[in-house]
Amino acid sequence: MPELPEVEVVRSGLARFVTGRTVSAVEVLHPRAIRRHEPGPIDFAARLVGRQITSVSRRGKYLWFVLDGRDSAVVGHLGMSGQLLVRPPDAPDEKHLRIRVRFAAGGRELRFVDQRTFGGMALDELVSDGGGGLVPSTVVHIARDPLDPHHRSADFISALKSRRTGLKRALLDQTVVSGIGNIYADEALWRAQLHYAHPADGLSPARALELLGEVQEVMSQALAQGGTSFDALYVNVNGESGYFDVSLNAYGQENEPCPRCGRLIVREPFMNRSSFRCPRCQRTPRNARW
DNA sequence: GATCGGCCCTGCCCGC
DNA sequence: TGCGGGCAGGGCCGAT
Repeated sequence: MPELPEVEVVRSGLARFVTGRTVSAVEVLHPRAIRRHEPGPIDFAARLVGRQITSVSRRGKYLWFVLDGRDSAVVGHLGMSGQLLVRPPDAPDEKHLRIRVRFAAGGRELRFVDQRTFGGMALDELVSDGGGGLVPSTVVHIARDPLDPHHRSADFISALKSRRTGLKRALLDQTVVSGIGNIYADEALWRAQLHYAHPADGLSPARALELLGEVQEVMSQALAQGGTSFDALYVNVNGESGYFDVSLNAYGQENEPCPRCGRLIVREPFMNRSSFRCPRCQRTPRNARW
């Protein structure tokens, strides 16, 4: 389940491999992988061949390959199970290989592998991000992520203040802050000792800042360790898993003692998925917003 | 406009 | 052994 630290690990690995390379062939093996590219797979391939990749950028869980001319980019999202792999051309195809990209100089190829097909790629135009940079038009509504050097804590605090919902819903809302998924939301809330249903607009600026600090810390730690890995679905461009799961405190720890107080971590249904919390450290607020 | 719930999709796991 | 149902979850879209 790739989240921001995992996507950043993938982005940096890809940047080293694809920057300066020219696309020579594109093969779309599953149409759903490019469903957001409305003109379809033939158009997708035709418009990529011959283009040079000049850089690889990221915002939240979206990453994109900037093409020569700096007017367009290939936007990718890993979804729940996507992998962007750099493979020798003679390596056997992965079972869930969806897109293959070959380069003019030959050598290793780029493969988009995705078991559950929640991820995908699309060609998109680059537009101003309002701060002197360029982002794909489909990403412009996404807030800056907590690891972005231009991320402003004041924006995060005011975004929380404007939401009439619970804290976790707000954290998962990519227009409030991007890059946070279920895992890091639970971990950051555990660290900040906040219940997921605490009203987002009821958090003081100081507590909001504290929560943001916990988000940044847990993500930085995961990034330093190569990202979180729960199964073989998340891997870097070389197919290697991260190791951060050994240090998770709440997520996936149902019936395990809370590392802080010893009470057993509980799992509760939340937004058609699960939330993990310590019932003592993260007490249910009276004015909870579920 | 803001918020919320349903859906997409596949593989694994568990119970019957 | 085999089948069916539940679960995992990011983002989009329609309903409220």
